[in-house]
Amino acid sequence: MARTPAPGTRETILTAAAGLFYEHGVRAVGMAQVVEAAGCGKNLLYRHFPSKAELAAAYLALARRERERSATEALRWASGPREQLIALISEIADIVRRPGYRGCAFRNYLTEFRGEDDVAARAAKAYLDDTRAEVDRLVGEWGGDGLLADRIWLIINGLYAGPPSQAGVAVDWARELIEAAG
Amino acid sequence: MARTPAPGTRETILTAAAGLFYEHGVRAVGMAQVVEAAGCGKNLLYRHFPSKAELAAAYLALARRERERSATEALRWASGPREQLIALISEIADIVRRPGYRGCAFRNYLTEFRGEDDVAARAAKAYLDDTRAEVDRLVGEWGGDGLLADRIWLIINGLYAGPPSQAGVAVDWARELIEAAG
DNA sequence: GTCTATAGAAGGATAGAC
DNA sequence: GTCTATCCTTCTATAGAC
Repeated sequence: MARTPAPGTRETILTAAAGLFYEHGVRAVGMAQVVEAAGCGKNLLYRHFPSKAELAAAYLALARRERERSATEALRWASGPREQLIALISEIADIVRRPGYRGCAFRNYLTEFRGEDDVAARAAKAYLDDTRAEVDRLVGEWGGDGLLADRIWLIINGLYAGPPSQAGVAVDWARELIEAAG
Repeated sequence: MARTPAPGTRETILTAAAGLFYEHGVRAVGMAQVVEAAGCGKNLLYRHFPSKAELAAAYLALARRERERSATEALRWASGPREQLIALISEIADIVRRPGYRGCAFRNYLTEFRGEDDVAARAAKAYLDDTRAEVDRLVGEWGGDGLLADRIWLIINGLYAGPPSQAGVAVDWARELIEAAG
């Protein structure tokens, strides 16, 4: 019998790549570094991910799964749409304050590969569009208008871009806005 | 006789490099592309800019000069600090709405070279720190508190990151905040 | 022995630097 | 233009599990 393939190899490689891509940027990290960090051979890497572009796309897909898991968890104890919106924003603030925070993975990718339209870039844009749509939906569910949704989205964008020390300001402001509009 | 050096060569090269760096990113653009766009020889490029890192630093220095010229011009007809703050923000909004807008050059560089600490990265950080300090100064000049300055900075960060369609929302909101605090 | 894994060299393109 | 280094990718050689 042949040697049985190690289970979870794809996840190991993807986790290693995701860590490097997020920390240093996709362009800054070479495939050799990914191989070294994953502790596997180049053959295995290219077996699971035929190209760096597909590895980058898988990285963003993983980042999206993690974000959705984290957001779902945060919205678990929020009763109504207003509480959910506040919970979503303070969950983002928690991420921004986390040590090792390097910005939003999707916005970072679109900055690194601006103007390109590969699979990963479309995935990044789709995530941002979907998140924006979810903000619109939550605001609309309790009768908030488009202006409020725009302002919330502005705060979210500023929250991702700004220094962690400003995360509290963003959360408090969003809560104030949302409660005042009720 | 030796050929007399063409005047303005450095500016020509830097302008070409700046356009490419801003549009596609510093990492995405090779020195060969810069040479081709500038229409000069490679040795001339390296005579004026000994390395790509120094060319990138010069690009950010040029971007800063342009921003300061543009901001000074915008603040020309603003009478007090509150009007100046509003003028500053709507000047940023004008840039965001301009076709070919690709984000803030300094924030983009820090995203592309995150974690690095070369001359260009320090210049980018210095620009952001100085701009933030100017916001603090303008807010403080008419008795605004730190919270208002934080919120203005949040709006500015969101303005740079967000879609151009939201620029008007940011300006109107900032104006509302500033006038209400008076 | 057979299959899969890793390690490393090779190929081809492109990068920065002179 | 050239030189060297590095990047992504492929391929070869070898070791290890079945």
